[in-house]
Amino acid sequence: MAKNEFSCDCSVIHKEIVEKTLKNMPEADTFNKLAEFFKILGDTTRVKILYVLDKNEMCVCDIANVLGMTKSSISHQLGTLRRSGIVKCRKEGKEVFYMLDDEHIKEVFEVGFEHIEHKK
Amino acid sequence: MAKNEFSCDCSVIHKEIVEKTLKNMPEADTFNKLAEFFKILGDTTRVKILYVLDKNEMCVCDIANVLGMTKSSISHQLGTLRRSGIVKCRKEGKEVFYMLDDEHIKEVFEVGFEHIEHKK
DNA sequence: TTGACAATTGAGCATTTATTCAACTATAAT
DNA sequence: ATTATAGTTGAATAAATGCTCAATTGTCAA
Repeated sequence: MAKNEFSCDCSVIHKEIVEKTLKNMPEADTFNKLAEFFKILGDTTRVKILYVLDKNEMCVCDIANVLGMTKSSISHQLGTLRRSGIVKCRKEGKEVFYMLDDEHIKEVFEVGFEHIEHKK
Repeated sequence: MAKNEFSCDCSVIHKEIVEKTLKNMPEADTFNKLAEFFKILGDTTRVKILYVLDKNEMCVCDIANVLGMTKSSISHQLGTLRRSGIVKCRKEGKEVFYMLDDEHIKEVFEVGFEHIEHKK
C-alpha cells in the first residue's frame, strides 16, 4: 500500500495549523513515557492498589486481603508499579511495605479521581 | 485451587489497617471507570492526539498528517476518545473538527505531562 | 537444621487491543 | 449525475498483558 512522504493517506487541509503544530511537537520519547505512565494507571487492580496505598503504606498480604486477590498477582502488579517509579517499598523482617513514590503521584491520581466523580 | 473467604491465599497481618481500609473502599464501579479512563490515555497515538488538540481544534486529515498516520487509524482512535467523553467534535461541510471535551481533561493531561517532565 | 510463612519470579494461557485493509457514507464541486 | 474527497466502520491479524500455577528466595522461630 503506497503512502506519501508523511506516511499518511490524505492531504494537508489547513497548512498553517499543521506546520505550527509540527514545529512545537515534543520528541517521541516524551509521548512514549507519558502513554506508558497512563497505561500503568489504566488497570483496575493497579488503581485499587494505588487507592489503598494513598491511605496507608501496606504489606503485600494485607493488600491481597483487602482486594480479595492472590499474593502472586498483587506482587506482580507491585513489581510493575515499582519499576515504573509509581510506588516504592521498605523491608521489615519478612514483610515488605509498599507506599506511593511521591506527592506528584498522589496529585495525578487524585485529579483523575476527581474527574470520574465530576463525570457522574 | 482452594481460596479462603476473601478469595486470597494468605492471612491478614495487620487487622486494624485492613478493616479500616475495607470500610472506606469506594464501589467497584468507581475503580473500573477510573482505570478505564487512564487506560484510554495510556496509548502513544492517543496522547499525541490529545497533545495536538490541547493546542488547536483540528480535522482528521490534519491530525493524520501531523502524526504521520492514516486517516483510518486516527479516526478509530478519535472514536474511542469520543465514546469515552474525552474529546468532542463539530461538523463543518465535509470536515469534522475535534477538540478536548472540557477543562477537566486538559487538567488531567497537563498534570500527567508535568509528572513526566518532573521525572526526567 | 528444620519448618513455616512473606514475597518474588518465570512460564503459559486467555483476553484485550492497535493498526491495516476494504468497503462504505456524506458532502461539495463540476 | 458524476467525480473527488473527508471521514467512518467492520473484520482480521499481530502484539501486549493480567492472572494462574509452580518453583524459589529470604527471614524468623523452635
